[in-house]
Amino acid sequence: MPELPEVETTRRGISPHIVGQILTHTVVRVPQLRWAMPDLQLLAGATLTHIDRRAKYLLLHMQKTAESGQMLTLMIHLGMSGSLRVIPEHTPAQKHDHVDWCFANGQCLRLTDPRRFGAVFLFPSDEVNSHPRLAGLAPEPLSPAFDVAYLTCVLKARQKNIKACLMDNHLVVGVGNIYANEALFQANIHPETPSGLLQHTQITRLHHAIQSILRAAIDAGGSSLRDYVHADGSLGFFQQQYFVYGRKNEPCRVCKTTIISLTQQTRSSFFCPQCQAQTPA
DNA sequence: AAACCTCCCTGGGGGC
DNA sequence: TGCCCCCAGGGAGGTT
Repeated sequence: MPELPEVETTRRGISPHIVGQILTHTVVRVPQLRWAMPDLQLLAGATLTHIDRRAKYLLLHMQKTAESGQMLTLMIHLGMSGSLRVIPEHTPAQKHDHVDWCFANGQCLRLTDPRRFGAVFLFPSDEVNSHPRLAGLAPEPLSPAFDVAYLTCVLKARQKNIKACLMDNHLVVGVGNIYANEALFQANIHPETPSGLLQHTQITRLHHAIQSILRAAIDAGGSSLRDYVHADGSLGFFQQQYFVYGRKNEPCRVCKTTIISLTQQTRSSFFCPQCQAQTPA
């Protein structure tokens, strides 16, 4: 599913084709994804000035008219199966193609989402920083604010296991179930370790693992479910490189020990009991 | 406040 | 072969 690297890959993939273009009209084929669709006709005639990303949200900033300078932000979350592609206008829509944003250059940004966990928001751009979906989020994991001191501070203050901490958007953003499992493996940390018991060296390794895994996945063009598609339509390929995710009962790629799975906070965790030995109490 | 659970949705895969 | 059931996922919102 799209985690931070896939969203960033999408941002980079679509931007060159539509930034600077005037949006002529929008075609909406479903009344709602996760929530009711906002009135996207408000964007007719607006110019897409730039595209940002915050956590797993894409932020498309639109200037309503040159005279007024009024800015609107179209915010898109891809959920677990969403994808965005730039295609020629009038390309026939498939079953799960829910929204088209059509631009004056004949290109069309198409949102596809079979499982409909995605979401679309529209609001004045000056509300970005205070928007309820964005205001409480942790710092960007690849920004200077996300340093070892920050991670130490938030982990020491919590009472839950480290896997749950990595999945908590108030502490870390952009890391979903796949990369949480992979980061803990790379850092040799058992997923059930209480975050407050982590040693400084472990937190340092975890911090490095989170950043290096996200960077590697961005460099690789993002990983995916089977149905994830790049902005240009080619398939992602980083999923070939998983060390533990989805590998229950398979041998560890490092030590050959059998990978174990367990359920934490209703999510599947995978780990190597040898490489990620339980921290002594 | 923090931790934990439930729910939204659909396609794919396993079991029979 | 076909059908049914369960599972996967992010994160909002509720409960404890």
